[in-house]
Amino acid sequence: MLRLHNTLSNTEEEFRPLQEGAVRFYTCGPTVYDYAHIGNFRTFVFQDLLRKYLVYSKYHVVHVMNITDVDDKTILNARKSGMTLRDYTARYTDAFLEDSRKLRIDPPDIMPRATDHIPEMVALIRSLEEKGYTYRKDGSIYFSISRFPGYGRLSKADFSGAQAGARIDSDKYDKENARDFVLWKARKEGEDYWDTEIGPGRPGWHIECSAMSMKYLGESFDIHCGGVDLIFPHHENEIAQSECATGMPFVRYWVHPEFLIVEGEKMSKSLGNFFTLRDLLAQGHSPEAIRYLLLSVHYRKQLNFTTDGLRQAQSSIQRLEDFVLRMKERGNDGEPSPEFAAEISRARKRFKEAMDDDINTSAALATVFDFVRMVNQRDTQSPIPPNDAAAAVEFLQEIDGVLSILRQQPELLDEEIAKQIEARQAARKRRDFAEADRIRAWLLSQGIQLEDTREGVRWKRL
RNA sequence: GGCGCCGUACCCAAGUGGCUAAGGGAGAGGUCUGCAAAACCUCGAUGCAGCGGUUCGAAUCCGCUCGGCGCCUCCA
Repeated sequence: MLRLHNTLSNTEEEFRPLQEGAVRFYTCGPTVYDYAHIGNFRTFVFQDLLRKYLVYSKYHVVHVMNITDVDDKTILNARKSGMTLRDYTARYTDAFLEDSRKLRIDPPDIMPRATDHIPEMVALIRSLEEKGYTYRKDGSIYFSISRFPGYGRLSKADFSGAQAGARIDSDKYDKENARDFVLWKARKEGEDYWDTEIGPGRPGWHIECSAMSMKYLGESFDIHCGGVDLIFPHHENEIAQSECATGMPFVRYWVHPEFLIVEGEKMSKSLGNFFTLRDLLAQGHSPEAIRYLLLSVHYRKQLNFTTDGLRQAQSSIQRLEDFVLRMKERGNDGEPSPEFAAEISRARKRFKEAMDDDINTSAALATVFDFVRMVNQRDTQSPIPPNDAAAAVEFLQEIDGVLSILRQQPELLDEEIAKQIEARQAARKRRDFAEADRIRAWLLSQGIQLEDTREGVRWKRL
């Protein structure tokens, strides 16, 4: 059974969904004001992994991820680029989906955009107004945290004394309490706005997640995921809004992946260590290596993202790919021997145990490498027969359905490449090694590495 | 100032009270090979930042010290 660390209780809990066999899963998606950076993708890769593991564990999963397409930054950037908000955010939404695809992140089942759900947000705000949780000031509507006793439960902060001791915060929104947050922002000159029954303006950031998650997943749902930085204030505020509006517990399990740092320092544009996925791919790193590095460290631990780490990740993946390649050569017929099938069951069990333990990816990867070494050892003693080899490949692919780190190598070579390999073999046969070496070097320059083995020549793409 | 995380071999990284401290990368040795590379196998910390303490027993619990990082404001 899966155990997950729940931020609400600050402990690991057994995961039991509200409805047996089904998981209602919400993840905070990107604000589409620019290309997503590698830190964003740590969180998104983790969420994808969690989702895939839930599916692997036979749950029916409904995954909702929002797109925040209206906020200060999107409005500002759209205006700077002379585009409409809609066109501008559509461009970066597409870019985000394309980047996600490269990292083998599955698209969510439902991907609602904030601007498509203004009526739902307005309804939620009205309901909060009717229940007396809000106040208005200059056309904006604020949520008063002092009226929600549970405020601070998620972030473990005590706000009960905040009012008395709070400095009068004379910021632009004129809140009663410094921690109060805006549900609806009054229309400002030159900014996008919506004419609604609660007045002209635009939604605050927090309300969109409450409105959209509850619309698609119900007033109570199972898992809500987002980076640690969202615990406060974003998720704290979501709980306040949602629970005050519905009187129901909002989310059962809050799961928060830690931050990523780059080369030992916080990623920031001023330090010059700020990378988008596109930057890294342009530098020649493979998406698989990036994904591997992102998920090789437990999600609740800070991850130090380095070029050396990427290099190591690439080598680690290579080991697994070489294994699959070698086993595939053995052919594919028949059922595995009972003994080998038992080895696979054992490996699968160990993999699940690691993943069940709060998604312990480091330990899970270790079980995969253990399996590979075990098979290789046997293979060294006496060659693995085709039936067992095929089962081994199938098992690795099963695991990769969760991890998604193995490249799908094209099975076929270009004709030209195939010809050259043959030509080299011929040259070797007539002991024209100069020619053979020339061809080998040429192939390498084409990204094809040859391995001369007892069984013959093998190629692989680098 | 308040809250929190981390420090395990050359590098990355599991393990959080009890068998020989996972796994990967790099390195060394071996197998194979025309050579080379690749691949595969083998090896690798008597010790877990330091110092004290609790315990029959600690990397794992407690205290102190040193070092690194994060959050408390927009942020994945």
